[in-house]
Amino acid sequence: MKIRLGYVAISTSLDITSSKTITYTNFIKDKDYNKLCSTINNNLDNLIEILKYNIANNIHFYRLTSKLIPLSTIIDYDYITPFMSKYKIISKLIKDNNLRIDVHPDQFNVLNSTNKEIVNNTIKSLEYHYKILDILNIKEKIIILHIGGNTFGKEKSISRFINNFKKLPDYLQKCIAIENDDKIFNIIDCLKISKKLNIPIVLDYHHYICNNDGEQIEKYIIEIFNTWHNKTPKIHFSSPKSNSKREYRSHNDYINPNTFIEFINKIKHINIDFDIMLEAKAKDSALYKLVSQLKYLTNYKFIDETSFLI
DNA sequence: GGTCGTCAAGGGGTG
DNA sequence: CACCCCTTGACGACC
Repeated sequence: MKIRLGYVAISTSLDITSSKTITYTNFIKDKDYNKLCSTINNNLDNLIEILKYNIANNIHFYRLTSKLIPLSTIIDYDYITPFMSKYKIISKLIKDNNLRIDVHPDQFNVLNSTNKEIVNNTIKSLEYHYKILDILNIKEKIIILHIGGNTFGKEKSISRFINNFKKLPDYLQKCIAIENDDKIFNIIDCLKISKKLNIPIVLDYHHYICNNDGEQIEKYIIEIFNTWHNKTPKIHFSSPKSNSKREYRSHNDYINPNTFIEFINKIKHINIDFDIMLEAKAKDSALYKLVSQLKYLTNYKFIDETSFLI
């Protein structure tokens, strides 16, 4: 089975960012749309550079920053047509090099909130992420979402998620994958929701370690992967910042290779290709470090810099 | 040019 | 009800 590794948003090897922002309070002072435009141009140019770098290093799995377009969910403006030529360049890079691109709106997107306004903001944010995936002509559009808050208890919170999900436009429903979180909704909860909505589950292994009811992941992995049907499943992997109670849930700069190998051993009885997104502060450096450690510690057969067979 | 407080967001916990 | 913390990368005011 083939496993491919990826990283999130920022390359530490490049001194550029595709997440340049303008704060709302600052923008409304003089409503400088030229500044907004030049920030978007900067972010898109830098995204092009990052993708070229990924291609040169055989990194084919990558998560876009949610901050690519500043204020996209706060003010109403056209961030598509004025930048079409850049979107086309990015789209071609993705298509020609078979890059796998996804997005993961942050924890402030709460589809099951009891506050209507927050649900509406979440929908706006989902629409923004969809628009970007769409304009980049990405065929397999994946937006990874957490279940959200726990107000009035788990059962009611899951019901709210399901009800609000069903109200979403069809094109958004088709893109959403759910991820188990580190505090409230574990992999069993996600499977329950996935069965009702027929949507894929992204297993976050670190969250599973933080939040489980004693379920063994080796027994559920096939069920989780089956939620992806004919698509390639995704997994999130990270290591705790430290073993202290306060920092255990936080991400470490790097990936613990022994935990990684342990995880692979737990699930290698299945025979399905999948991708692993490394959520480490050191980004692509963490990826390279892990790969060099795996080459030393295991007999995984590396196909290129970021993918291997077991 | 470097440092440090601030910005955005929603939930959850404490007092 | 008021406050504070979590998280994140970058802004922006200041020296």
